[in-house]
Amino acid sequence: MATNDMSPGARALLTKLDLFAKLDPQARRTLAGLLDRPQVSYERGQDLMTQGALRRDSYVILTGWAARSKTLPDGRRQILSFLTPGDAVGLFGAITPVATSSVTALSDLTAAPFAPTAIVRTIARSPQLAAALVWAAAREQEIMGEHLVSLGRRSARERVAHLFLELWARLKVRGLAGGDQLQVPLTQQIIADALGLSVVHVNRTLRQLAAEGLLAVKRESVALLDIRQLHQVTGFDEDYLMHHAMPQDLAAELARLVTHGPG
Amino acid sequence: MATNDMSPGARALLTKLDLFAKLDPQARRTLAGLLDRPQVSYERGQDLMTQGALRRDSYVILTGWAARSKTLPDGRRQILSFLTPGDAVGLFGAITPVATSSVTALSDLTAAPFAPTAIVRTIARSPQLAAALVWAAAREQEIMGEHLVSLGRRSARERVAHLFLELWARLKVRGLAGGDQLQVPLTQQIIADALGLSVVHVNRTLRQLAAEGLLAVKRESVALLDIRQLHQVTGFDEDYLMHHAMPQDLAAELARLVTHGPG
DNA sequence: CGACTATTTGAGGAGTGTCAAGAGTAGTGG
DNA sequence: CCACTACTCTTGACACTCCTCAAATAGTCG
Repeated sequence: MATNDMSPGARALLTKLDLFAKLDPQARRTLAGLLDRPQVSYERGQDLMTQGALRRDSYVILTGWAARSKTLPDGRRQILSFLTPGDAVGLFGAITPVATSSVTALSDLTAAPFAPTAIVRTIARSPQLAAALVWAAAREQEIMGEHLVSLGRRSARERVAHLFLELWARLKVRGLAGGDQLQVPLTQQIIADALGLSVVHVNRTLRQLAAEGLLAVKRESVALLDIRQLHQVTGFDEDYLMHHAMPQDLAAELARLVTHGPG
Repeated sequence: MATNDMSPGARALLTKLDLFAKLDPQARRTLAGLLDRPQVSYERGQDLMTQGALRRDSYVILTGWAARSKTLPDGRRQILSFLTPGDAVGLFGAITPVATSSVTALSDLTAAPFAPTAIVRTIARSPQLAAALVWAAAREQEIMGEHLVSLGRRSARERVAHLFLELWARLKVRGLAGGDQLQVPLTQQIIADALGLSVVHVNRTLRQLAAEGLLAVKRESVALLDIRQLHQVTGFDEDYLMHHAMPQDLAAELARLVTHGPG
């Protein structure tokens, strides 16, 4: 099955999973079967999923950004992760009946819906796709781990610099950012909620980094002016983003399964 | 296959996965085949896995505690998660050749080793086990998400109280803690590294909570003296620990797969 | 233009970190 | 059984990062 026969949702997910492995026809067929429903649109600020509410559909994001967040009873909010095109919303949604976090559109966005329980069928039908989904889960865990380091052990200055370097690296590898420029629909309040800081302090930190010539923040876009020094400020090392293909031994194991069947 | 025919590693993992679903014979056979190597021992302080080093075996922890952590170039350390019996070390280890975090024994411990690539074969052979592994991954993500909330938005006092309530809930559901007492091999330095605080401040916070009669900290053990008030301090809600079985619809989907095959 | 929303700046304070030193608490070896 | 060593834990004094409150400025969109 050629890429252009697939739905937009399948293509978006495929683009991401291709970072990890070139999916075989069986995997592509399974993927296409999963994502065969018409796409949906959300406006900025709307929830694709609400903390405490019953789960509905899962999605693959096609265009736009979203944030997964948890809110405490007194209103304090922590953003757990940013979701960009190709990322899944509620991939493991079938497992808990009630959502433990919210997913909110940060910009107008479009997404491809799918049934949460479909993930099991998907895993059973294509070992290669199963491995790719495990990879995607592992990658999310890596990113959350690096965020834990930021929140626990990095200064405000380091957190801000690290966030932009991460977003830049994530967008670049999927062709969504070029040069030192990136389009990000993030307000300072959103950055604050992601980094565990107050809006006021985020503002001061951004202005300080700008004054030092490290970056320039414009409305909904950021320019990284001195990437070398930004790396030094944070000790940024993009290994955790897992922008590389499957290791040899895993590929060999998979090939054996595909050839001889799972038995 | 009866439980007592299995290796200790398979039994430990099974005990954990049973929180989610009663595994069928096919799943149990697959699990037993995965964990058929002799167990290994580590002393307190030793690494089961070292950040920056090539990956070796993966493990299921049988007895004792471990911590997964990342260390910055200047020595600052952040603990990402605590691992207790039944938890897996490097479950997704086959996917990245180099370890992005360390796993260190917090007490003397024993573990059952397995080949990292075996996870793929496991997924292909038993859809039920695959679903259980996805559940385990989703649960880890939930716990990390709650830790992000702690580090980003909770005060020292709230973080400490929340940590002990979490550990207590996790141990109790596996029968490793009774009453209001829990055995934890945690020094104040380790608690500090987990909560993103300094040792000094952890000490002050613990003493304050003790002075208020909320908990009593003894050498390697903690007593939660006023659980109701501890819940109030933190707004603790254990839903995120996913101590419940598989939802109906997912169970139905799985049953269909097991009966009619993945085709 | 008017109503919002987002950004920016100032002043003062609370929460945590750092540095330093003393007191417990094992474990080790003579 | 007692010194000796190495961790831990505890406490005090002080500094600093970051937060809160408040208000002005700048964008954005109907």
